Amino acid sequence: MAEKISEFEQRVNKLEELRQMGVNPYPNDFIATDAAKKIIDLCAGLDKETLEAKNETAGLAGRIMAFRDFGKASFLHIQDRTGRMQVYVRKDLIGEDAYKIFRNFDVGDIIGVEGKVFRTKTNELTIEAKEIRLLAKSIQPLPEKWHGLTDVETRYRQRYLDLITNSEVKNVFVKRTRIIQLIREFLNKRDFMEVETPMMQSIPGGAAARPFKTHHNALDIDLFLRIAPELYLKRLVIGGFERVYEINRNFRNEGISTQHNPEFTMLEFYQAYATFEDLMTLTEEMISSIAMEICTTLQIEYQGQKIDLTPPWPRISVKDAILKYSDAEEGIFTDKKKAFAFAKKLKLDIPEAFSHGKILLEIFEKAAEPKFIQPTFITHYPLDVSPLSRKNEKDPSIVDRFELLVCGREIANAFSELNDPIDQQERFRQQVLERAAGDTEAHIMDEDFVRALEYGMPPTAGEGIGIDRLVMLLTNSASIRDVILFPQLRPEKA
RNA sequence: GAGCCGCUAGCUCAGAUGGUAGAGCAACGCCCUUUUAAGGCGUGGGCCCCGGGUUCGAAUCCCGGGCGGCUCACCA
Repeated sequence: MAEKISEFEQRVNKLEELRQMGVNPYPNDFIATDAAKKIIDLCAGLDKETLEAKNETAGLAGRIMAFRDFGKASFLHIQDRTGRMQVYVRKDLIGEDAYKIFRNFDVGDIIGVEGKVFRTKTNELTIEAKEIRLLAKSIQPLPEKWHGLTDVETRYRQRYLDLITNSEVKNVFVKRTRIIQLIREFLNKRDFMEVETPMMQSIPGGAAARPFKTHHNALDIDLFLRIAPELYLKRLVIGGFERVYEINRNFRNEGISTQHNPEFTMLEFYQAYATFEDLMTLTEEMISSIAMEICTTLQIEYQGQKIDLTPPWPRISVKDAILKYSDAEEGIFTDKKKAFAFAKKLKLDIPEAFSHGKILLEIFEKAAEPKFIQPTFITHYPLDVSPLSRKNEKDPSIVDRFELLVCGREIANAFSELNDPIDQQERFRQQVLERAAGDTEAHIMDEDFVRALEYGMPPTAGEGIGIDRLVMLLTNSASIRDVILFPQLRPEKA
């Protein structure tokens, strides 16, 4: 007999019935002695008869994912953090009263099971329940077993449902965690030290971006969520921590897209007495070794494109890349007017205030950047778009910097650090002028950082790697939201 | 911010040209002790995203709004 009430109400009623039968629907005294994978591994080589003879027992806890009821017996699948296991429940084995209680269990409930491990007719490893207990009643129905949860909005808003239902989603986040672990291992092995620097800064520096603003009441000052840890990490190099890194969140108050989330995870590391060229080699080693571990191959596929991560990766300067992928003439690199005219030809909308270097960068991004599908180091960026980078010894209009591009996207950004305090101060001044001219992303003067440099920073190279984008690449994820557990969305109710 | 697309039962989806809402799974009742998308018989379930408008009549057409996706612009 069906009632004119929702499934939610039906389950709440079951909760009451269970309580009336003397069952606590939310106990916390069950001890799971085993995990699904442990039992699967343990019994891997054992056939039906051998297993029967061993008389192996197991205790498992997990969520009911499937329920097949035969009246006086039932099959369930339960899922724990390690995998799935079938459970066979017989009325004559657990007893009349227990079976009556068991009939109130639903898909989605968390249960504990103890019993003998055996193989069914179809050879599936199964626990024959001697005891079965409710550990947490679920009063919300789970998505359907066959199609699962596909609605993208629900998947992001109720990520727990996505994780319960979609094992491939769970797998992406397992890989994400593993990738970060591997990065730590890689850097620790090379004598880098992990540190934490301020997320709340009074001068948001280290990148060209718009910050989030907040306020500290007791100090009565405005603070900004950091857009990068760079200037603090370099202060630490000055302090004598010659190899430091930080893996943590940056916040940028900008648009949201498949490649941008307002908060995102960044690795930044600094190595004294190294150059940007050393970091290219290090980057090849780090990313290829991680890819090998995560993907078990260096020939990976990203969104239908075949990518070969086998090092070494080609290196090409911004200038050579522009010359190679457009019909630009040499003149644009020395004559701002020519650069401006060429940018117009590429249908780029360049404001008058743009510096020569900025125009060249725009040209590069439009004409050349999308061409670099295979991993490539783009080197020697224009000086005025790199206010924290060291000038090239031979050509002072460019800096010793590289970006790593894969699939036309920036994965890493690195440079030999500017450690001349006078030069740094001048670069900041230039940024301040650009800000005054309307560039809201230009740097703010950081006097304390300049003072720190005045004490002397060893020659150093530093690099930033966008972890989310690296994870996207290595898990073949199309959107950054697929590699961030809780991506930023508008509130459901405005 | 602009353009395109989507929003119908708990989930996955149908609902030409306007006629008052359907399926599968899930749920509920009965049968069933080796099933695995178990099976059989039966039953209930809907603010059709929200608000206006047109019409005798709107899930459907028009206008406005919300949320999401994709593309573009900005960025990492």
